[in-house]
Amino acid sequence: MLRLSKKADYALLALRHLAVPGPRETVSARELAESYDLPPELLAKVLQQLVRGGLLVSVQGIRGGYGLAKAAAEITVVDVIQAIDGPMTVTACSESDHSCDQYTKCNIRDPLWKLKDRIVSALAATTVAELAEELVPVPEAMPLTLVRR
Amino acid sequence: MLRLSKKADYALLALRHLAVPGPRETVSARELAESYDLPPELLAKVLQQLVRGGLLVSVQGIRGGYGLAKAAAEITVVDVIQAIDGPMTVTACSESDHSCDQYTKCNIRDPLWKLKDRIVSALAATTVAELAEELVPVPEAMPLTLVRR
DNA sequence: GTAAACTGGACCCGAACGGTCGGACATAAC
DNA sequence: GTTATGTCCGACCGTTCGGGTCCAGTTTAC
Repeated sequence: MLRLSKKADYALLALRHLAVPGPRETVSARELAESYDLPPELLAKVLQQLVRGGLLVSVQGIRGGYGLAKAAAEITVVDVIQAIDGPMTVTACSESDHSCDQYTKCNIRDPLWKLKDRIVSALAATTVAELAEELVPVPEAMPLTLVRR
Repeated sequence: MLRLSKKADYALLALRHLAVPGPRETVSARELAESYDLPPELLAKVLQQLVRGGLLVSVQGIRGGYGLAKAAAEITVVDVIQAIDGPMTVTACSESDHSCDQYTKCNIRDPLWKLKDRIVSALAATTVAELAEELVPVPEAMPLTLVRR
């Protein structure tokens, strides 16, 4: 359905939070999880993947946490998605991977690859800094009230 | 991973085939399945969904089959995806459906919705007719060697 | 009447995603 | 230096859902 995964959602959420200047430079995984009401361990995993992808830096120890590895304007949405879900592929087969059974008979590869490129361009044109420009404030010490959606 | 479903792939494949002028006006599901080496029953279901979506017309009976319901230039890639997988949504929640637990705290909805619009535009700008313009011929004699079945 | 085609429903299976657990490690207090 | 604490890190598990199958019913040409 062309939907991005929840992990990618969480990643964007966290990066957006870190892009907004706050009191401290690093934010712990638990803080982030509590701020947005996300499963802490899963978010932690996502953050680790972002570190491996070079988008975040982690600080261990008792005052540790995560911070942006580079300027928010340098991080695009494609970077995030690829760090989480691997290379962006709209179709099962790509230029480098022909692993679909209908490869020889497929008649729509080339146009779909062009479409993919256009989608990637759209995603690459949006940076985390732009996400942070939105008016929505970061949820501060919002007490866990009854958030009945 | 932002990938389109296999059913959508099959749908595009079939529509592309039907968009290319052939000897007959209607093509049976089995013919299509054999031409592209697809599971016949699944393809049949996909074709039925396309009929329900108004993209194909079906002819019952022993000489029956499927044909385009309108000109290939009038059918866009979004139409196909939506006929198969339902409304296009990049995020779990949309303007009309707030069913995600973090709705109130989410800070990236609006920018992501804008992104979705850009993607949809890209998909809407490509028609089945354009897919059919590609040089790849419809498979019939299979010049390429062994065909694993 | 029979064969060939579409229609529609129920059903199964496996991979991938969301989610969870225990251990390793670095910092800070004493 | 030792301990305690709070963090990151990697392996593990359950569940959902898309892909795929089967079958009974209906329609139409020959």
